[in-house]
Amino acid sequence: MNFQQLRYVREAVRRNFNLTDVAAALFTTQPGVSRAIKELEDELGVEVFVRRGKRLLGLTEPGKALIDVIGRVLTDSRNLRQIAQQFSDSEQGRLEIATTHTQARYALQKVIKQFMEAFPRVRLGLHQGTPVQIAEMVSEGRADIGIATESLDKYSQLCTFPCYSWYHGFIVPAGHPLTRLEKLSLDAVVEFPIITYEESFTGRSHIDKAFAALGVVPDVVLTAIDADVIKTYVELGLGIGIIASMAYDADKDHGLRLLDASHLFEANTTRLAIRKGNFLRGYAEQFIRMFAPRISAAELRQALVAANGDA
Amino acid sequence: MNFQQLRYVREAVRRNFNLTDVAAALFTTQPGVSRAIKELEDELGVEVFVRRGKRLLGLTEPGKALIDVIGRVLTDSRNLRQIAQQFSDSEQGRLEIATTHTQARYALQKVIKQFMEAFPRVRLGLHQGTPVQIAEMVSEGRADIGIATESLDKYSQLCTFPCYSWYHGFIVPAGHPLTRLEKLSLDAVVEFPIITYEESFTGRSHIDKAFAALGVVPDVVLTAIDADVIKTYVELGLGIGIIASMAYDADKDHGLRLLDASHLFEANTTRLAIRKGNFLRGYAEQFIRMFAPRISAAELRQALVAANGDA
DNA sequence: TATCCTTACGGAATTCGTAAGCATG
DNA sequence: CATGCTTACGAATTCCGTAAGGATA
Repeated sequence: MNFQQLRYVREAVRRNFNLTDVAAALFTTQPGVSRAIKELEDELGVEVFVRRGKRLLGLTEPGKALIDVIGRVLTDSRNLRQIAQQFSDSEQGRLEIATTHTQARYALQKVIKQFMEAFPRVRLGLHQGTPVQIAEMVSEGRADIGIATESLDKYSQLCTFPCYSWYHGFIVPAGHPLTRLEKLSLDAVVEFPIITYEESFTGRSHIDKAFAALGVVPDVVLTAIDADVIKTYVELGLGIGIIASMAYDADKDHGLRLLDASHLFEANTTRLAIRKGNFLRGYAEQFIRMFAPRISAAELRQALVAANGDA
Repeated sequence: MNFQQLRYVREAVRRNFNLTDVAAALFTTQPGVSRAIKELEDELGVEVFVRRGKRLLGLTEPGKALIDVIGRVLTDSRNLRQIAQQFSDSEQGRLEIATTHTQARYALQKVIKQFMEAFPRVRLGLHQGTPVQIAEMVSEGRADIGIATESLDKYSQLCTFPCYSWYHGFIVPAGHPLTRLEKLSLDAVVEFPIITYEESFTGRSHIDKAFAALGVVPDVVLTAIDADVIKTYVELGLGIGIIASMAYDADKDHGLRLLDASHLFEANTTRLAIRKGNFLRGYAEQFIRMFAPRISAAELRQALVAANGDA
């Protein structure tokens, strides 16, 4: 039994049991993967994969029993490397952050600048994706830290922490009739075409919920992943925008006005996710501390020790 | 990084950093061990062991941080084999039980007979030792199950369950003056020389505690590890014995009488220990069920999933 | 001086890539 | 007939044991 064999098995599960893909993903050849897996099965005395003819279709019962432990072994082998690096040069390494456009562009700006100044020898990777992709990246160990407002708490392998709360706001062209209202109401805004985030992005669920609760159907004419796109079309006069209020910059967004909507939509809580059982480099803990000081070191450690359940 | 290297490191810690011993224990040569460890250190970029000149003295700071994770990796690799075997032939394998003489000779008799009939193709290993040795055997994975009355709950890596309670009794030659007493008291027995278990064996602590509470000092003239030895000397008239009452057999021990002492000494609880994070073969669970039906399957599973803390 | 670790060397075993073969949808 | 796994072969690498060397208590 060796780590390579285990790595191939894990990757096969991830790549839908296509060994050609596995080989490509791990920079090796397909026959090598095929053989290594067979050797492991021989040594263990059980078939790990269900085969029909020459294709792999899924995990056998023993395979299902083994796969979680295999995952833990591989996580730990990675942890060993991380721990060692932490001692050999605690200020050098990589930090992979998976997040959404909104967080990357607005919430993380300051922290990332600060972090890069504090740890100039750490290479930062900023990976954008949907909240679901972010959760998967962290689950699979491709990212160390995930940051998003949605979806993260649906993965049992992840440990999530609330970081900060924020509200949506309406964004309208300067001089728009809504700017003359004392206090915004949903009834007033449904008169206008609306431009906002795509589903499952940046608190979109709270927006839908608020309208649904009132029984009104907003006329969402355009959706986008990021506030920049939304602002562009609001500026063109195609509708009024609903965006995270932090995405409005009074200096840069001359032609636009932000209208408070904190009384209309539920607060959104942006969460940070790490994988249970993953060792975090010292600078990764520092990053978390910079971004969300309210997460205590003790909380963090506890989450990391917690094993992923199996068998 | 490979399993062999990790195995050498773990064994080095266990064998007090003597690589010659490590090589002997793992059936290989000392230069091989030396090299493998150095290769691992090279790959990780940190020294795992503190060296003075050419001797290893202990773990470095990084070494201390790594050692628990290394242990978990090795435990899991063993688990993988066990899980696979469980499927390839669920009725064949080995079961190593570490226990004391008393348990092996009296309490386990019936269960072991029953187990061997139920699982004829499982090889049983019965390892005797002191309670401390038993705890260590289970901690190190050399035994699957440990059974003893003392010491087991002092090891954080172990998970222990109460199995059954029992009392000490006095054992005297037939016709001894004490047999004429209605009810035994400690005051009465201190008049006689006493033969009983060695310290830290078979509830000896409770015996000492009872005498100490009364402020009397018993005249312990002989101590032994097992009841058979104690009975032998009681029969020779060298004193009265205190043994676990289950060790008295009215049929075989003709010349001896057992006197109830359940009102004099605290009850003893025999416990069963397994290592946290260790996969148990199906028949091992069955053994536990036979020996201590009151331990629920759920309790057992939960203990096994619980990880050993690190970092 | 005995113990214990390191270095050097060479044979054995393992690993891994290329090329060809064969089953399946 | 394209996709995807297996088998066969050979080169490169890794592994591991023996023998000799050097440091320490």
